Amino acid sequence: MADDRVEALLDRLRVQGERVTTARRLVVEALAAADRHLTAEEIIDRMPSGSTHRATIYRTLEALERAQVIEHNHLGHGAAVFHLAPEVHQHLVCDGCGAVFDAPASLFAGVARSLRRDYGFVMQPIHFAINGRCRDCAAPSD
Amino acid sequence: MADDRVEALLDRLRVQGERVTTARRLVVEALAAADRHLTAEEIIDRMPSGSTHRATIYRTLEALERAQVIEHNHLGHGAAVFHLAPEVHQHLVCDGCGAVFDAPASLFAGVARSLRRDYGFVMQPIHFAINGRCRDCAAPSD
DNA sequence: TTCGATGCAAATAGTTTGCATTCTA
DNA sequence: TAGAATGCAAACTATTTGCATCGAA
Repeated sequence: MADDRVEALLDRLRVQGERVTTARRLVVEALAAADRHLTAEEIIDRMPSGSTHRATIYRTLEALERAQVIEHNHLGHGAAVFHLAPEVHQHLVCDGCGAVFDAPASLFAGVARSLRRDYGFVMQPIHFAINGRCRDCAAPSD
Repeated sequence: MADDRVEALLDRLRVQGERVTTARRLVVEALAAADRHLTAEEIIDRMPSGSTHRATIYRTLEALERAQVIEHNHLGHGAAVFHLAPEVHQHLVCDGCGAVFDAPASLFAGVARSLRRDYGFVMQPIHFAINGRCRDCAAPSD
């Protein structure tokens, strides 16, 4: 069950000497239960009402990221989105309809190699989205 | 001279029926004079003191982008950066020292092809930065 | 029991908006 | 001179910080 996954992730905190608190558990559970990436605001909305302060959510997200339990990305101009680690993938955001697609990070292997060879630049698992137009929005409107 | 470039860019406003105002001219001149991309704040700093209000700068940047005179990108968590169009290039940001490098957009031709073929996703000239570590920061510290 | 985590309040950065006024075309 | 652009004030979104209190280990 999903509980196992949550426990495994919380263990990452423990082995690093980080404390496992109610807030941290709730945030990880919210992300585990979500079928998509969530903004800090959306995570707050998923807490038992009034249980966790906004500032705490942000500090919790910071701690979870430090412990590599979660990751965050930027899909657009607004808030960052968070998801459980370690799904390394690239986000594709459609400028037309706003849909978000995931693509395997391996797609960038060639680029990563070129960047390293030509610029000495070591590319990280991708933090910002690639934007463009999805199949439907790219199709000529009829 | 650079003046020609500024005039050519302002013409793009004219042909689109957009007005050429003092604020718009000043912003384009500031970007033309800059040797790097500038944030809105940095552009404000380059205006003759007190000549242009912050809100006007933002609205001006919006208008200039609409007219394809400028473009903006996101290099990190902070403010967006603006530069004159149409230099289509990819930004590489070093997580170590924060340095920003430009790489030709052609680097992404292969990825763009794959995305289109496999996902029907038409990639746009890149709006968000790729992060990683530059040659110096990637080298093992001695 | 102790130090890290939390709650609260307040500040901050970056940007946007409503409305009266000014200026370009 | 009409409608778009500007200035100003104020709001807004996303996030961070200082400090007193609470709670996990």
